[in-house]
Order: sequence, then structure tokens, then C-alpha cells
Amino acid sequence: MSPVSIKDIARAAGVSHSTVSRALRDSPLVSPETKARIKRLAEEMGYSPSAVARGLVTRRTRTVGMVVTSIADPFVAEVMRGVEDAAHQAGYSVFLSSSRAIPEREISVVRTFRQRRVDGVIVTASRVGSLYAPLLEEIQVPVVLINNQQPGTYTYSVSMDDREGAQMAVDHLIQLGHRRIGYIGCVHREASSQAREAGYRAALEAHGISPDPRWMVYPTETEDVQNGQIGLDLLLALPSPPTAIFCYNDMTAIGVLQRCYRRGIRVPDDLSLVGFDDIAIAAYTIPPLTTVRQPKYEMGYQAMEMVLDLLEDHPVEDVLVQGTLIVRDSCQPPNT
Amino acid sequence: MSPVSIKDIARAAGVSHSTVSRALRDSPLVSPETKARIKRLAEEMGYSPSAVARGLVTRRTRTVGMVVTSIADPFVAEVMRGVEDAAHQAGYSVFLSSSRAIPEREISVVRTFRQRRVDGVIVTASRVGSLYAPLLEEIQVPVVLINNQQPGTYTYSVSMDDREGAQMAVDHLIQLGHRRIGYIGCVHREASSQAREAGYRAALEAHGISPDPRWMVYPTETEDVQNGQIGLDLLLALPSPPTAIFCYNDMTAIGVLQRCYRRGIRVPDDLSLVGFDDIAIAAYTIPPLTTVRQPKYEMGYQAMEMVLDLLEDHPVEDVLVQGTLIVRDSCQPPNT
DNA sequence: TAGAATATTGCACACGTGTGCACCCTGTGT
DNA sequence: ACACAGGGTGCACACGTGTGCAATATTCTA
Repeated sequence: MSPVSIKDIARAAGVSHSTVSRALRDSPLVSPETKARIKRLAEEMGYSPSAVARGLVTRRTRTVGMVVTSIADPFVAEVMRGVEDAAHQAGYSVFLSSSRAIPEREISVVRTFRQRRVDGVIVTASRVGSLYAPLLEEIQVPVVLINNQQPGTYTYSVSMDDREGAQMAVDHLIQLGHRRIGYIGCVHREASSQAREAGYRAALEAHGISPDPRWMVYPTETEDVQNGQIGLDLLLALPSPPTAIFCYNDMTAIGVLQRCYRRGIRVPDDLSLVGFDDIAIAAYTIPPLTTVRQPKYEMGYQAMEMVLDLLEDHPVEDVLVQGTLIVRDSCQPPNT
Repeated sequence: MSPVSIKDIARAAGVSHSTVSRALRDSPLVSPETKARIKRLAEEMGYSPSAVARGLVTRRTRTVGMVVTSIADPFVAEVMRGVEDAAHQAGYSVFLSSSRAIPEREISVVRTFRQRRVDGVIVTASRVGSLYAPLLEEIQVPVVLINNQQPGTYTYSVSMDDREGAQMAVDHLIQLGHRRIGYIGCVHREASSQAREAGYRAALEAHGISPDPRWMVYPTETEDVQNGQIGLDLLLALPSPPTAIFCYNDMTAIGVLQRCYRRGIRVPDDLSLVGFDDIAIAAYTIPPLTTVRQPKYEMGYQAMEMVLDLLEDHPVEDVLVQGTLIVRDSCQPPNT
């Protein structure tokens, strides 16, 4: 009925449970013969050590909690892959919870992780709510934030160099000959959107182009795709509309693509487009999307490694990763 | 340093830890006054009950393990959302692990879950490996398989009616006037691909069309997108190629779309296309994809609910969910 | 051969929580 | 005054594992 414990094995082997415990952990204190006998017995009896009992006494659960705003987000999914791989490799398990950016849910998620005595927490939330930060302090375990630097005693971060990435993207458009370039931002991720806009401006200014304020639009939809659709309409309504658009992210670019299709605008012939993130489908849009790749998997992997380092009191410092420009087919020189 | 326990509270309140335990669980055995006092104290001292200690004594961890083949799969992501929501609502937490269809990894994942003493397991693996099934039996907790019926004492399933869904899809094409309809299958998900093919044949036969064996192709790539690309080439090489194609799933259809774009074939003008799954991007492809929706979120939600029912010894039976035809813009009557 | 060093093993406690049972105290009924 | 009921509380044990220390058995040294 109930699973076999070391006591059961001890009884069967005619030794104390301490000896069994030591034997199974390969302690040198146990004679080779009894060790072998005990191990064989454990195998036969189908013994599976209880991580929960072990966690209770060692005060380490070998567990991390991962909070995301949306499980279905393709960006987040890649990060999760990285986290899970690194965790698995180190013998850790990961709890997954989504906060959906709902305050009460954020609270309950963090509280749950605390009760579960996770050894660390990894957060992939574009926006760490105001009441969220103190919560994370309270949990008393290492916290690593992805793409969200925050001042805090226990919180560290691995994040993307948004500014630099954006600059690369826009620079690419300028090299192709574009001069009027739009930017469709995102109001819900203020920090990163600002940083990308800064990179956008820097690229333009580096080439002596002074950005027209009307080129930068910030639709307020919650769905990125819709932001792209609306953003395109906004930009095309301008007296002399941009010949190229840099989008906050790939989903936004997909919205633009969609709207172009509806309006009969050809990409890249009539309009060039570059995205951000390089999510999986970006390679399969029509046309395939030129974009700035964030090393999502690696970011997740590194975040988990940071947690592990933190747990072993190794010195750790925040990580800033660089993006890569992935040139596909959504850009070409302006046609006039 | 170490978190406060009920013993600490007991000391502060001048009572035994038993009383604290009872007070915090709202036992009627404790007088209202002491109960209030203890609760206030617990609050002040920042008490957070240890789920691991509780799990040890109650022999219930309020935890489930979720195994998926790939975390990044958009289908899986939606299922996970459902599982996590239902779990959260019931006060359960979910461990996430990916098996990547690697046998040794599958073993290690299941073993880990067992050690963690999860109360149940949910598996979303298109293919439950041969050595996988006995493993799941061995774990001694309820197991719910998604889209993968398996005979087994402890395993239940919630799955999609592939045959019916496929039939709807193909019927739709026939109604539009198509007579030569292709099917691009998937060799790596044998069961579901066969079922969808069966639905495809049934639809054709119901309309007196006897399917040409050459209309059904099974590329062997591991990536669905590539299967679509190759599948299209195969079908178009036929003497009189199909005017419409039913794809194993949306990613396959996206591959077809991609290839059509390369080859200058217009969808739906020159070729009609229908997918399967209705993953999020299906609404944003160019053109938006007509497809059969699987209620992914609901399937995950139900799977979790089944686990909960099983844990309370409620009678449970396998679930077969029906798909819905989502008509978008990738189909139209044949143009000759 | 005695004493000491060493190799094995068991005892007992700890981790934090839940719970059956015994105990105490107070109030009530006769 | 006594018996009894019943509410409130503490004792003690359990859950499964890890570990310091003592105890025992074995081997080595002089």
C-alpha cells in the first residue's frame, strides 16, 4: 500500500534504518558487503526515497518555483525550456505557476512557493508589479528576474540588452537605404519598450536622421498582434509614411504583416519590417521575418545556474546578454 | 534565519504546538480567544506553514507532475495553462518536466516525480514510449494521459476525437466543391495521424469519392513545418494534383503555406488548406487558417480535474472531446 | 597479552506538522 | 456535596530521512 521506506528495508536486512540510510547514500562508514546487500534489497523491494522527508531534514528541497505572466507566450516557453533543462541536469525540479499579471494571483503564487519551501524563484514577468517586489524580498530565497532588473537585496537578474539590439535592427534598415522608419511600441512593458526606442533613436541619430515624433506609436491593446495592426494604420495615415517599421516584438510584427495582407501592401516590396525576439514562428511567417534574436533558452538556463550559484554562496552578478540580428526576407531597400 | 515554525509560535503564545496547529487549521477544539491570539501572533511573526512537513505526515503533497515531450510546443502550452489553472484553483502545485522523447530522460522524469511523492501525473506525450507505460504503472498514483489512450490499471485519458474532427474538416472542403483532396500526415504520431486519416477517408467516401492512395503522404521529418513543405512538393508532383489539402496539424499547414509562398502558389485561390489544432498563430497566418480546434485549455483543465476526482475515489471515466471547425480564409471553391 | 586504534553498527534525536487520547478545569444537575 | 458532561489543552507518537555520538567488534601495535 504505502511505499516502502528505509525502515522496511532495515527490517528485511536485519539492520537499523541508519545503516540503510548510510548505505544508500554510499557512506564509507558502511562495510561493502552490507552496502551491497542493502542496495540489492532496496532494488528488489522497489524502494524510492522520499524527497519530501529528505527535504524536511536537510532543509533543502532541490526545487525552484518559476513564475510567468503567461504560460502560452512563446517567448516564455523557450525560457522555461532553458530553466527546466538546467534544473533537471542539477537534480532540481521546477514548479510552474502563472500570475497572469493579476495582483491577487501573484500574491498567492509567491505564498505557495514559500510554503513549498522552494530553494529559489525565477520570474519571467515583463512587469514586476509594485506590490510584487516586497513579496519577493519576503520569501528569503534567491530570486532571479528575467528581463526585469530590480533593485533588491535578494534579487538578481539576467536580461537582454534591448537598447543595443534595437540599434542593430534599425541600423540594418538604414543600411538598406531607409530614412523614414517607424517604431511600434508597447505600453505594457514600459522599461523594455523604452529601451528599444532608445536604441531606435540612437541608430537614427548616428546617421544624422532626427526621428520624427510621429514615427513612434504606442497602441494600447493588450494583445501584441492587435498593437501591430493598429500601429500600422496609425503610421500609414501620416502625410509621408515610413518606408520601414521596427516593431517592439515579433508578435507585433505579425500583426503588421496581417494588416498589410488585408490592405494589399506587399512586404518587403512596399514596406520593410523587422521584429524582436525571434520566436519560433518568425522563421515561418510570410515573408520570413527579419528580427533580433534574444537567446531565450540560454537566458533561462543561465537564470537557473545563477540560482544554483546563489545557493552555494558563490559570488554572482547580474547578466546582460546581447542579441543577434537574424536577417530573413522582410526587408529590402525602399522602392523609390 | 530559519523560518518560524508552529513551535516558535507556541512558545510565544505559551501553549503547546498542538494547540497552535489546531488553531491555525480552524479546529473547533480551540477556544475562540486563543485561536484569535495565535492567529494574530502567526501573522506578526510572518509564519508560513511548511508544505513539506505537512506532506510528510498527511501523505499528500497536493502536487502533480506534468510530463510533456516539448515545453515549447504551442499545443502543449495551452494544455499546460488548463492544468495549471485547475491545479491552482484546487490548491495544488504542478511540477513541469519535459521528456523530449528521450527514453532515459523519460525514466528519470518519472522516477523524480515518484520521489517527490506527487499525488498524480499528467502526460502530454503524443507517443507514450513502449517502456514508458510500465513505468507509469509502477508509480502507484493516478495517471491521466492526454491524447493518448492506453490500456492500464491506473491510467485514464482525455483525448480528442480525431476521426470526427478530420471528417468535419474534409467535409467542409467537399462542400466547397473540392474532389481531389490530399492529406499530409505525420509518422511520429501514429495513432492520431491514423485516426485523422480515417476521418478523411470517411468524409470522402460519404460523398462517393474513393480516395487515391497517392493523395496521402507521410513525410518523415521530425519538424512538422518541414513535413508540410515536403508534403506539398510530393502532392504537386502528382499527374493531377489535389485542389485542397488537409494537414495533420497547423504547423504542417504553416509549412505548406511557406512553400506555396516560395513557389508562387496562392492560398486559397490556387489551393485550399485546412489545418488541425487551432494553435494561437493559426488566426494570424497569411491567409488566416481554417482549422479544427482542439479545446486544448479545457483538455488540460479536465485532466487535472480527473486527477482530483481520482484522488477522492470518485468514479472516473475516460473523456473524448469533440473539435470545432473554425472557418477562416484558407479555403474557397476550386477555381476550375 | 594488554592496550590502543580502527571499522561497523545502533541509539537517539532532529526536521515541522497532524492527531488520538488522556487530562484538567469549570459548570450543571441532583 | 458529589457525579457527570463537556469544552479546552497538552502529551506523545507518527510521518521518512539524516547524522552526531556512543557502543561494540575487529584488527593492529608493542
